[in-house]
Amino acid sequence: MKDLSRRQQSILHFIEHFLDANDYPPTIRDIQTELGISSTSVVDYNLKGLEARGLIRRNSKISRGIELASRGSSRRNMVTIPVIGQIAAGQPIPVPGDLEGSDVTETVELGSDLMSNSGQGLFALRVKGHSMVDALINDGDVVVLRQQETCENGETVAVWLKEQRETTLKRFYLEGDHVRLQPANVTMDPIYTPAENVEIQGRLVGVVRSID
Amino acid sequence: MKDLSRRQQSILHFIEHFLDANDYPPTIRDIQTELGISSTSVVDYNLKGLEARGLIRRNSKISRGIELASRGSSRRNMVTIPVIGQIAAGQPIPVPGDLEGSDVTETVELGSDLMSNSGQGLFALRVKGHSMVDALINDGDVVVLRQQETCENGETVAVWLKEQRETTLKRFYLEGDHVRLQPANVTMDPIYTPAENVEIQGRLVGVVRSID
DNA sequence: TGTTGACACGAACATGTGTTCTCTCATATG
DNA sequence: CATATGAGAGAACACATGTTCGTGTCAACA
Repeated sequence: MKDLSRRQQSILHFIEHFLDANDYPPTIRDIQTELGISSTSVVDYNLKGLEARGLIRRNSKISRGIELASRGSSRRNMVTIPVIGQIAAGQPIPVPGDLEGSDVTETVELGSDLMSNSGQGLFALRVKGHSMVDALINDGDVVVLRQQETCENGETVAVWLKEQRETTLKRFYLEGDHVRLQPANVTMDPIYTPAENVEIQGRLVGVVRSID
Repeated sequence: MKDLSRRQQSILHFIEHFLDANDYPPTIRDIQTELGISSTSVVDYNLKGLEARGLIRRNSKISRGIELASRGSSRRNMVTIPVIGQIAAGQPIPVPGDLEGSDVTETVELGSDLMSNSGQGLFALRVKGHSMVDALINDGDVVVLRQQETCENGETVAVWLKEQRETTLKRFYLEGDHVRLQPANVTMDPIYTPAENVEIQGRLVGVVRSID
């Protein structure tokens, strides 16, 4: 397949810039005037070429019906995760069900390349206090969790220790009728506790720390 | 200010859904037929209401010139940061200048609410090894840095210790002609070293940990 | 009862915008 | 040389789409 002509390249560039600036695609005439092309038909002609090699998609008859193949996907690839509360050592974890109509003011947005799935069932909590340094999590960090009540061995989960009335974030290993909770920090020792004592609140899928 | 009418709410919802599905905004008539509204002027009327309270932006005369305030910003507000290499204890830090034409295959995308500025001058490195657990950073984490050769006291910076031939990530305090490098982990002790021995590579602005 | 204002209708109207048709013009290609 | 082909110009056409205007409904209110 032949290379793109200079004109096709500049058209492609212009579309990208336009989309960055405007949130809606350009018209053929936008492209025409910006690039100093004499006729709309020329734009149409080159657009067809770009479409033929899959760089753009066009919805005929529809105004501004140009979609960038590269962009159309990458845009949607951002997941917005609500920060529904705090997580602290001596405090039960808020669960997503609680946020009935509560206005979640804060959200965290991540490219979906960081989150394995579409962001369904994910929620986030802001860490309060230094109780989770053993999981390499600092005061002020945001932890992203997937809501679930069970987990596989080796997964890091947020658990509520009933007896201690305490929340913690550790690797989970079921060993007989006891659970071993292993800190992420390799220099620290695990906790052993009866299985009935732990209540899994969610699985840790991410940590975001923003400084300043 | 009054609440949104049911019609305005449904219009807003429809615009959101349309944008999710299509990558270009809907026309007034798209909204009209989808919601079974009798006239375009009714849509226009309600759109004006939505615009008045800042929920959308409209570019008059321009077809499909509707932009969602919530969306329009959040889309652009994503910064894409290139992951240009690794950072490890015994290894100098790659600097952005090195990436001449090198194909950066990996990027990290964050909502700009996490990054104070536009993402200019930011780059990211994947952490190799456990040498930075004292900064609460784990093997495999991605650290986001701003390129700079100087810093204020108290900022966390990536420094190259010439004598030790070692990279580390610590809070920086200039004290006379010596530098105190303070681990983020409050339980650990600082390092003191002559000022000439430290070479600031960048300031830490974020950490992202993605688990599976 | 009359007035007012929010909301809605329907029908033009005026542009915006994609599409298409006919011509050039240069460059191969035989 | 004759012909094909790729790239572009210019204009017209047809439909897509934003805008506006006159009117109607209905509840709230003095």
